[in-house]
Amino acid sequence: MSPTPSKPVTIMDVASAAKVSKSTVSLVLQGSDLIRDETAERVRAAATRLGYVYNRRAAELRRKSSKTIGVVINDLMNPFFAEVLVGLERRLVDAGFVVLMAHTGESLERQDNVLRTMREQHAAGIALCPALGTSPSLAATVRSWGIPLVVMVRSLGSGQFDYAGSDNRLGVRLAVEHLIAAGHRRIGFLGGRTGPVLEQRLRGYKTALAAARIPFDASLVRYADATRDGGYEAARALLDLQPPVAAAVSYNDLTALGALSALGERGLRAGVDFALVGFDNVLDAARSNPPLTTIDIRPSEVGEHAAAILLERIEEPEHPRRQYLAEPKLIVRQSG
Amino acid sequence: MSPTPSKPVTIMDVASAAKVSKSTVSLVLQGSDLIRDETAERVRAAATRLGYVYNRRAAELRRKSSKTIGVVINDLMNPFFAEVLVGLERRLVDAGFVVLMAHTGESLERQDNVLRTMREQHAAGIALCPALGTSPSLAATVRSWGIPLVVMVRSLGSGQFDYAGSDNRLGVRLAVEHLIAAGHRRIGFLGGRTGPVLEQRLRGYKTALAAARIPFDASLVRYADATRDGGYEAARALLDLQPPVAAAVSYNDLTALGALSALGERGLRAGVDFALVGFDNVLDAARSNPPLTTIDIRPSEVGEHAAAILLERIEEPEHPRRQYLAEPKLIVRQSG
DNA sequence: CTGAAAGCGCTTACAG
DNA sequence: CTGAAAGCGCTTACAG
Repeated sequence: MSPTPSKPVTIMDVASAAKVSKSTVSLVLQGSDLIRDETAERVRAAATRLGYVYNRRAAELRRKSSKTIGVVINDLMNPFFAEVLVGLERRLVDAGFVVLMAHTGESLERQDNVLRTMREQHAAGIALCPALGTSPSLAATVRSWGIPLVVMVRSLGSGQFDYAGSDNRLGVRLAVEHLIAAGHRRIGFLGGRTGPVLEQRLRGYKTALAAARIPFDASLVRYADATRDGGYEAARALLDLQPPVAAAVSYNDLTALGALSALGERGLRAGVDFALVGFDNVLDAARSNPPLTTIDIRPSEVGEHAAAILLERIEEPEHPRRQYLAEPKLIVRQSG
Repeated sequence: MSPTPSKPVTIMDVASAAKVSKSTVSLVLQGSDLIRDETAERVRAAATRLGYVYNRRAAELRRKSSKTIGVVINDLMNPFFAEVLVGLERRLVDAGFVVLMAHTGESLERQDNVLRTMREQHAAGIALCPALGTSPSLAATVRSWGIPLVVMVRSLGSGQFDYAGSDNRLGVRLAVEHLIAAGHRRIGFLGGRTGPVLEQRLRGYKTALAAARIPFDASLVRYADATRDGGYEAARALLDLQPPVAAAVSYNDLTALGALSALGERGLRAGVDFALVGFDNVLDAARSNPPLTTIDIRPSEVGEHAAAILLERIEEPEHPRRQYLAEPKLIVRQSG
């Protein structure tokens, strides 16, 4: 209505327009059934006529509550995290919350800052994908603030806190077993440089090897950034090895996609000259060239479960620790 | 300190601990130089000792200001938008703002809801990537709320509002000219189904064709969702044409990536059997199989400029309309 | 330089 | 069923 809302209308304005007290307006706005229908209707009419807009922050200040959830993501450039975020956001919005989103880009300093800001903003809860190198004590710190917390993807320390992630060890084990079943014995591991996820996936790799009585060969593990470039470099390094290696599991789909690029560059076809399996099953994996065999952990479900766990924690602060561990499933496509 | 902060400490507590009035505490917290150093120090010491945490929302209510920016993204599954978001968020956070993020997934209903919520949350500004099918009047509606707005990527209507995007027409023209220069005359257009971006890119396609006196052939335009799957389907349809087509521009990198998958499936090598050029230059494009020739519009810079424009609008509400149009650059890689 | 007072826009007992 | 009053945690003139 008003092109320049110079004087924002408050419940006081609505009250006088509807000839009731502001308490009555407040009650109507909250859908209370304490107010006679006729009165409520008059109030609502006045509100829309005046172009009233509810000031949620004022209400929250008074009520000492908050419908804001802080979400901190470490790497949105990785489609895996984007998918997690989408699942998380959807669930949170559906539950009537609003998402305060922050991206750390793996910067611990940024992470500290955004966490502090979320605290000042009175977040009702925080969902955190910790940046690499995050101190395990961070979770305890956030909890000491009195803010419900769910850690996502990268577990922090000894697992005393709510967590949503995947069974990384089992996942990679499935991947390696698949390769072994196809007759491979020299199997590379591509990408990843540090962090709990890498440790878990590497453990799965070693476990599967050991179960097949294949000796662990450290030169087959090519550490690299968990990016496309990292996967590309790792794959090139692996391909330079003698005797040649013809199979690898990848730290994640992103590095696998980079590896696919390296394979193509050398004229090698994944799935015929080289067997490659990824991890995550991001959307990209189904339409890569060639489509990627991978371990499916349904990324968006990880986000949805994180949201559900956080919401439950907000409801019942004293409930024992909850955890969601996505069950990994092998998806066989063309690459390996 | 306190494991369960039962009674949140306020400036009143700090004030009495430091034996000053709460006004003084407030001033110190704001870094005012009206307060003697010694006093300020005493206040700060008391604040940290008591574990005081600033309640920004209370301050904003009183001050009638807000450091919150609403960001609505239509499709985070497209890495292009993820990159835009990262650039935008970085810039906003650096300027001391906090990001209220919402994902619409192209749902107009969700978009209406989140916009309304952001208004109730008193957002200081809104950055909007409109969902497909958004009414051009939406921008005017948001502005009528008195909230600064910047539209991103998909322009809305006649361009009366602040906008950050790219020169889509020129971009595709460059792509098509590149293909024509390589000797191609039958050039497909892959993916996209509707929306302003498609219109602009299609216009660039037709312009380039016309300039080279190549008649427009509607059967070479394969509409499809702007996803990997869409690109895959579009490419298959194009490849089924007779006489065969050996070149195409793609609606965006995402559809191009899907097309690469379709090509591979038929044993065709992009860059030798078929020339393909994408649009956006997302991170993926540099490490696809093969690396994608594309039109670079530096996605994260689009986000950064959107943030800058919005911040400027917040500073100077009456300033004439601002616009950022990324200048497209052809990046020649292996695919075409 | 610092304090007392009013007020941001709401909610919530408490009366009636 | 509805109104008057207090208060959420801050900031900001206004005195002194």
